[in-house]
Amino acid sequence: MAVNPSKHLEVREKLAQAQKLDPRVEALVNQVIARVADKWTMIILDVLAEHGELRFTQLSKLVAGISQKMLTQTLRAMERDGLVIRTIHPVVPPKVEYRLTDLGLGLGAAFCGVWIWAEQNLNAIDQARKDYDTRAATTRHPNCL
Amino acid sequence: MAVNPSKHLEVREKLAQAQKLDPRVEALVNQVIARVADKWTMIILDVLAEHGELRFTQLSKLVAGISQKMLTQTLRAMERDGLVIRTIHPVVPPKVEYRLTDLGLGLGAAFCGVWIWAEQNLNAIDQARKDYDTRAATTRHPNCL
DNA sequence: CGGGATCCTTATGGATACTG
DNA sequence: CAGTATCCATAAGGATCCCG
Repeated sequence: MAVNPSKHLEVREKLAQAQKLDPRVEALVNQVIARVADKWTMIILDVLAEHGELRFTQLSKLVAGISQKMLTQTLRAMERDGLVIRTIHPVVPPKVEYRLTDLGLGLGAAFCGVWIWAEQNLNAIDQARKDYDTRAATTRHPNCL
Repeated sequence: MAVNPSKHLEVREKLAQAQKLDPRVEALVNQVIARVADKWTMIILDVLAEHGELRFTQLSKLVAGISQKMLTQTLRAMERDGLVIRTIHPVVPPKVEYRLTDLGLGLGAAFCGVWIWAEQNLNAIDQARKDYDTRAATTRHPNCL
């Protein structure tokens, strides 16, 4: 857990590569990130990557706390961005299935590193929060020391 | 750009590995993702990864459209999560510097893939949106055909 | 079943003014 | 300089009802 200066440079280099120093590209990338960096978008992306193809109701169950409104809304946005394909089967009762496009699959793969990081650093974050809160509590009354 | 079925499986496998099928871990990861999947958090993360150590005003300029309120708020949250270190130099005028922790650096590296993806697929997303909007416009009046 | 439309509450976030 | 505090507008999002 020691600070490794070369690690900093390594990461900085990677990120510099990622945007190739072009400010216009950077702005566009920021925009895309902002669009895609949505709680529900990422969770839906993950669920679809896991299960392959799902119906609306299946999704609503697998995504846990999502409301039907947000599910519809997010799926529409993802479809518009070319991340998912919406297939309507003209039967009764209606059957609509969602699956990732190659684009969506690629994004899922790209996010893979973040998921792994999140899993591996859950405890570290939890501990950091506790430490922060403790520090905040003690420094709030300096005169008590 | 042809659909490669093995690609699907590959991604699914990676994502399955990432959460090891434990539902509790999955829920926690979702929570972390939701916390970290914030527009400003990711952009600040990126800027700090690029520049190493920055003062408040420098950050506010580099992050572009951010308000001072959101900058403070996001930096505090990131500090609490153990992603950044806030160093206060007891001088006048005040000087406060922010830099990423190892944890933050790790997250930056994990997000690297997403940045690259975003950059590489900007045009694809743009095109997908245009297509979607065109389709929506034409299918809105089926009787015109 | 898969949503669309509506209402209503809460959260987000910008602008401004003030402070150590 | 680096914030905090406050006000206020808008957007996000949940609950509910309804329809093909």
